[in-house]
Amino acid sequence: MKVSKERRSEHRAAILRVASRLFRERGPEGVSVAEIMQAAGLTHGAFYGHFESKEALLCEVLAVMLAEASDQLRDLGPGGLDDYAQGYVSRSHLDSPGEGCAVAALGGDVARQSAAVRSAFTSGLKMFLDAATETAGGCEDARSLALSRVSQLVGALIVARAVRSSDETLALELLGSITTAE
Amino acid sequence: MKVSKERRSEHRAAILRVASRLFRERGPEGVSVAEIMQAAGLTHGAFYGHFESKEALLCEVLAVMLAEASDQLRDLGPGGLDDYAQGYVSRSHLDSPGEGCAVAALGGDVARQSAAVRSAFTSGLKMFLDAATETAGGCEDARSLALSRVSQLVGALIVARAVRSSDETLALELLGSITTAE
DNA sequence: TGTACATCAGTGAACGCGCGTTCACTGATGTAC
DNA sequence: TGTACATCAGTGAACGCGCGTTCACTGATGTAC
Repeated sequence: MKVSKERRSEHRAAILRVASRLFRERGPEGVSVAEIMQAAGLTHGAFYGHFESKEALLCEVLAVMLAEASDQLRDLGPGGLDDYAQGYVSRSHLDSPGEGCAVAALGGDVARQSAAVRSAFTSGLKMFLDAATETAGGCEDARSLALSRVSQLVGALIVARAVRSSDETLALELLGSITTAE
Repeated sequence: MKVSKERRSEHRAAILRVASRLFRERGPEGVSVAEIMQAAGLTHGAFYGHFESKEALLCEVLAVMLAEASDQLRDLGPGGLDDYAQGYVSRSHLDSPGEGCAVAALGGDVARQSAAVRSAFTSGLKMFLDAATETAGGCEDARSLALSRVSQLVGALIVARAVRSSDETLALELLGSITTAE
């Protein structure tokens, strides 16, 4: 049955919201269109009225997540990258990939996705790295420092999440080594 | 038709070898049992004579790859972690995930795999991190330094591979920022 | 050593299943008068 | 403003497909005599 324009846009926003969480929690191949739609309170058939394909949804989700992360980082102001790093290696970030950094949650999958998805990720990441550079502190090689810092954060979180359920101590040690070093 | 014991063990080794490459290239869900067996020169039905399940194969592949990487790192001797890092951020490692580090290629997938797979990965990673600590150099906080260094390498390679086809310059910049910093 | 036969590695058809996507249909929305 | 009707968002059955896994069968291996 038809639905008001307002409801329709609420539905679209709900799909994006739940997809954003589910993709990060389970990976692009670990979630089905039907699951996303069910979590959004709709049936699977309605999906293609909102998005051209599952792949198109992933592109949009990546773009939104990375834009939001860039804005959040920029809002922290000069030197904010250190604050960001502190939250990044926190216990809650380790435990909640569905609400955390898209790069850590989906970065390993992106290389295997279609060109459209890789392109969307790359555009978003550029924005994020620019924001990281701006908030890295005033030194001349801020860009290089920001890039290596982001690499470190992403790597530590990915590896910590991989070992977390088998060896929580090691997971926390990996995250702890970031703030300790440098 | 039956095959000599020698051939049988050659077949098993071939399955492990091609699975090791294909899993790293395409991820655990991106390769089918039939593809692995075809690449090994067999038909899919023979798979279950060698391994209990696809999951069991992944466990064994992870254990083998991480043990080999640990040995290679240890063979570099004291201070070898720096040599290892140099090869790690190389152009050829960026371009050949199928022959490269298992942590970078599969680390992002491990958290979503079964408990058995996560356990196999964790055991292997512990060995690798011990080897990294031994070769990190003589300072007192060698362990912490080794962990943060490995995180940095893994993160940089994962992100560089994600953006590589859309922005090769950025991929190389990410890898370059590792050797530059610190 | 030579032969008869039990073993068992590999084959390929078949299984149930879940996936992404399509589409005829339903009925509320919102527009034209 | 009230009514008749065209529009179109959502529904759910259906599609083709590829997946992991099973299994009856084949025929070479390797053992017992």
